Amino acid sequence: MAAAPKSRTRAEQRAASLKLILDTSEELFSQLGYFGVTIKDVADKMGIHAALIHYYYDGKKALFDAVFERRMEYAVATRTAGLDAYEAEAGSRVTVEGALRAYYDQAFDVYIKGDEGWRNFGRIFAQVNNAPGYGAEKMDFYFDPLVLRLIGLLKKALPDAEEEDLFWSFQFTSGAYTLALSRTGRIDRLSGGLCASDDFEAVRERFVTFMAGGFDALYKSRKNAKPAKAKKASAAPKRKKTKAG
Amino acid sequence: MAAAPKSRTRAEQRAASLKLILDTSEELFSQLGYFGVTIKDVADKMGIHAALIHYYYDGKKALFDAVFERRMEYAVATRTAGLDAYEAEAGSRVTVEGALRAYYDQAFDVYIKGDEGWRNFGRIFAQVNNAPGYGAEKMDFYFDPLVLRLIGLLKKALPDAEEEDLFWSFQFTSGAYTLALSRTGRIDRLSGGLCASDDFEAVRERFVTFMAGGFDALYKSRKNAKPAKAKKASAAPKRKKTKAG
DNA sequence: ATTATCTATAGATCTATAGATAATGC
DNA sequence: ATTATCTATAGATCTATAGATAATGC
Repeated sequence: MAAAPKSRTRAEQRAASLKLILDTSEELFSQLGYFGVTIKDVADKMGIHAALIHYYYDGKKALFDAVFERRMEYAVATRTAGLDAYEAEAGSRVTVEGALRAYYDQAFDVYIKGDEGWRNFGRIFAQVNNAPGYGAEKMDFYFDPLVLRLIGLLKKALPDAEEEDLFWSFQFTSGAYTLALSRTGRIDRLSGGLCASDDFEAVRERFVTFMAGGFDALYKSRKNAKPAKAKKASAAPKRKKTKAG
Repeated sequence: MAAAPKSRTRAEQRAASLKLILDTSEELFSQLGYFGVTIKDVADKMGIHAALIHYYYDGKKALFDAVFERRMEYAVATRTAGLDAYEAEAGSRVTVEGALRAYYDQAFDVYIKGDEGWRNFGRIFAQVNNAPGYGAEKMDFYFDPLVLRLIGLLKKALPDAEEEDLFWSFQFTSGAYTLALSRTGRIDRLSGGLCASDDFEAVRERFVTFMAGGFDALYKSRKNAKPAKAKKASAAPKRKKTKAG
């Protein structure tokens, strides 16, 4: 990759270098995380000199952000489109499963049909979503509006649900999604090869069914605990106080 | 902390230093991960010289392993006890919710009642469980036997369930658990302060209900899809081929 | 003339070890 | 005498920049 092949226009050359830098760092970051990768690792893997990466990106943080943001716009657009379509189609007849499907089935498509780069990005996404502090702002910035839209739909599907329950249920769903994107290989070993963590089709086939069942079960358990009467701030779970972190 | 306070026996002094080293690195690792922390960071935070850490631990990897393993024995014992008790109590009348409760309610207790160190450990556990490659062996070694026992119970509760579905359902559950341990603060911001990711009581109050609902829903969707007849390797999800990682 | 890439290097860390010093223990 | 802790330091990286070289573009 060192020697510039054939004759390319500068714009092409630049674009190719940028893409290769992003692809390579995406792969390395996905395996070892932000702190586990040095700019030199990326340059060495590409066969170029580290100084070139500094020429294009202003330091490691900027490189990581560029890797992350390259795919974010599309990821957000995908979910937005899913929600738009579902809202138009369902009108006021929203269901938990329908809303979750609108949000997540689109999401898995990218990892099924996309290239290896997307799957690498999935691991980075999982790192960021799972890390306290680091990168959290990005997650908030890009996804909060979408998630709040999804929660809005879920409220329509379960109008008398406790709001806390919806948020916690979403967090459970998000955690399951995150581990799926990590593809740690654990399920492969645990199941003796019956399941493969790279098998996103298997995940998509089951994910929303499982989560919708979870939302419903939590919802129903509340209704049963509280005889009719609907809403009421009852039984507020005692908040724990912790020395931050 | 530098100057040795009062007179302490050597054994005490050694134990105190070891504990402080482990506690301090646990806290730092929990925030920044393995690669985000240097031995010098730990030493500086403790107010000792980095050489002392090398005196006790043979390098950073050994330190990290020590941090991780310090709490593992107890974590495993806790779950083992939960499963033992449930098996004795339920006999052949095993339910999904019962089995999950035996496994997870114990697990959350430690994070509710334990000290800040346990909650820091939880974040490290989440990192390891969520990372492809790194530390995976440890997870397999310590937890696979327990998880397989849990899966065995779930098979009793749902005797004609597809095995893949049980493994995937467990993975979803494990992912939700992992994100809960990370306490990223995202749910706090998303919910406008209604929920707090430090609030493990709120998690425990909802977790098993949600997951049991998920297991059941996936199980039922299969039964409905296949009229009677029970098991059958039908509809094997096409395995995806990926260039490894 | 401008842009892409490389060479060389300064300055900052980091890990790990050897060896000195200061305590405790018998 | 033994153990805990510190000082000093070698050797290896890493980040980031200045400045040289080699291409493309008008």
